[in-house]
Amino acid sequence: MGSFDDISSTGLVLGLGFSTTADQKSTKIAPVVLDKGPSLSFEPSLRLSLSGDHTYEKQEAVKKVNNVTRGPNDHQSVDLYRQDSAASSYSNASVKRERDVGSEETTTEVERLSSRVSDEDDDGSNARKKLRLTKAQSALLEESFKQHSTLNPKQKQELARNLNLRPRQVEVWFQNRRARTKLKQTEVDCEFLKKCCETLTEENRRLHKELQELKAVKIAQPLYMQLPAATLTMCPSCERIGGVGENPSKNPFTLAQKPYFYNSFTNPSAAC
DNA sequence: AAAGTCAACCTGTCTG
DNA sequence: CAGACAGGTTGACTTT
Repeated sequence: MGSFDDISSTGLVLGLGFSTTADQKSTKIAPVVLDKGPSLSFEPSLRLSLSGDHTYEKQEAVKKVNNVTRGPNDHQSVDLYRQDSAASSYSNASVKRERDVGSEETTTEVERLSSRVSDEDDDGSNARKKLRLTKAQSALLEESFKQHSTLNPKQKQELARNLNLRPRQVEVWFQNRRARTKLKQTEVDCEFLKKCCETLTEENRRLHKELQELKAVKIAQPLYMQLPAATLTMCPSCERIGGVGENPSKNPFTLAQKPYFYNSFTNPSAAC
């Protein structure tokens, strides 16, 4: 990470903005992200992390490859239903019953749930089995997600048909995928803010030290004390010393302007 | 066995 | 009001 002066020269502004990730260009998701300005150069973690999806996807792809390439006897239970996406119709009813039984379920709720799963429970088994999408299915879904992170009904139907899944499954996959994208972006933003905080803390420490040194110089400088008070001004905010209407370069007591980034919240003085 | 992953689900909110 | 979505949760399954 570069020095703070590197940062300050970029005019860094911390704030809420919009993500620049390609995945989110066409989405309604507007996660909290940092608007870093045009020339931010100190935040390697952000750059590395913004494309985290790819890392994630790679891991997933590897996992799925491992699953696929595993011997047929190794994980029979997995392969049995994971390829049955057309009939990936393991029952959800049992799960819902688990949750609903014992609670103050109403008849209408039960009816609603029953009707919702009635077309899925076609094998008569109530055992909840977890569907794992095949590598090809995941790849196609990801490809589709890159194009548009939300689906209209027509797209959903078509994708479901292509994938041999139910439209509801496609819908759920997209919902979960959006949620994961947002979560990752939040983590990236959190990392970025942490680094900003560390940098600012360090700069604050440095400025305090500099201030102490300046105060020591002030005390040890008799000429300074002899100057008329009206000719010197000190910004109450940043405590920089400046003359009135004079060339700063000729004033031995004027500190050179530093390219600190301007923050109207922490730097209320217009002179700064 | 604990931790992680993720499909499926529920609920509340928003929008046309 | 129906449908879409976000956010949160559950539980089957996998990985460590």
